[in-house]
Amino acid sequence: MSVTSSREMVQRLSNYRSVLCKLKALGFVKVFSDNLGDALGISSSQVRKDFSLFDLTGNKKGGYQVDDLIGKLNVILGKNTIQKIIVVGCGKIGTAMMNYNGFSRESIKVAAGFDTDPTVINPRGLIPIYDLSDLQAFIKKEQVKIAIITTPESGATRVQDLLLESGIQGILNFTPVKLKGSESCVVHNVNIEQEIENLFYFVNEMKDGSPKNPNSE
Amino acid sequence: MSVTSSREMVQRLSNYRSVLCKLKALGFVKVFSDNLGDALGISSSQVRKDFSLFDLTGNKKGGYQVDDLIGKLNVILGKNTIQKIIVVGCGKIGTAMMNYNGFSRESIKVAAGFDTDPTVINPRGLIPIYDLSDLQAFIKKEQVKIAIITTPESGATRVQDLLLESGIQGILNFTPVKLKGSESCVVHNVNIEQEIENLFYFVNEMKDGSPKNPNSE
DNA sequence: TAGATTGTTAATCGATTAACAATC
DNA sequence: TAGATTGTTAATCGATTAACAATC
Repeated sequence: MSVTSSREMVQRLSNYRSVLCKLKALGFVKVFSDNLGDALGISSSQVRKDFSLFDLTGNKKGGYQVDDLIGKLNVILGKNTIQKIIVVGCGKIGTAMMNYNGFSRESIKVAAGFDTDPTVINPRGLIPIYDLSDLQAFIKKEQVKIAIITTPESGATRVQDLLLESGIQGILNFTPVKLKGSESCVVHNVNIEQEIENLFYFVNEMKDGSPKNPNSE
Repeated sequence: MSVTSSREMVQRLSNYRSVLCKLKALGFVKVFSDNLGDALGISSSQVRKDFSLFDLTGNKKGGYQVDDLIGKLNVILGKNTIQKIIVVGCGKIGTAMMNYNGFSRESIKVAAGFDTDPTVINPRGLIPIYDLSDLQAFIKKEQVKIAIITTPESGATRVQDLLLESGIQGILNFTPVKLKGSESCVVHNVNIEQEIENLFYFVNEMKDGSPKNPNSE
């Protein structure tokens, strides 16, 4: 166990799980590496390789048991317990995150929001919103591991400092500031402007008559 | 010109530009590949390699001219013209996108929003919101190239079909449905649940006593 | 049994890094 | 000139794919 795994690999594990759940809903009991590869647009070799790295075994000739795979992937991805997260910065994007429906389905629960603006603070809401000064105490008391940062750009690094001090281990950062990860904390930066910029690059490149890299995700 | 470029590469070009603008603001006139590498946490070899692929030349011994680099990167990344985009799905996340301040700075302009809910439609707003039935006519008339999809999950594929028919060439998809790109349209999927799931995996892995892959972004 | 599929090893591919000649 | 930095080529690294023996 405990494999050195890249981000792409974990992404694929998530995708396998997602497809398998759909197949299960359709009544599938077993599945072949070929099926999964087709569904995700990757090679069957990759599927088998990934599985073997995580000791997800099948039967020669018989393929893989859907239920069994989902169960094991749930353990690997930690989907069996509810994962608490907090949202720091309750502006438009932050509020959207707090009310995001998709989370519950994936056993993710937003435990609280934090902001500095007194007019948005509301400790009695369905999801309470506290003052930023309560952030560190909350994290420690509730043992929160993961935070989403949706503050204005100017607040990003200060908030990261606060989070690191309180022992947060994972950050999803939506501000345009590129935050750096460390030994004790993984950071994923989602830079929306840059995503758009990136798309425009490929679109313009296509126009030049060189249809390159039409890759997804 | 016209280099085969991966997504990571374009991401780096964006990052170079961003750092260079900051350096310029600090009064830098020239910069070495070493400086840029340090700033972005990559090797100086990589910086020089990237630059040489895009004919961004410097002077042996003298480094690179900041102004010159920014100018050339602006051309490569298409930052000299305002880039029109539209937002399909004006719920919480969609509205946040429409009002996102970061866009103007990057010369990105949201030309319109689209939705099916009559109560949110407002063709006279600062950024007009039209009925989804007006989508295709608008795209053709305004020659929009790029769209953000922020509909509920159930609407994602239908909207993609509409967009492709109208000739959209780039899509930034925030729904949990994984949309596939094609020859004529590049798709970037941002799956928020999956980002969180991914973070939890690494956090749990750390706990296991194997501090792997603490990489950013 | 014959056919099909896994699990794993070897080959390939692409991207990053190291090294160094050119040269300012 | 001596020292430093680019630009490019070669070496390395990691991830993906192909191939195939094992076997159900």
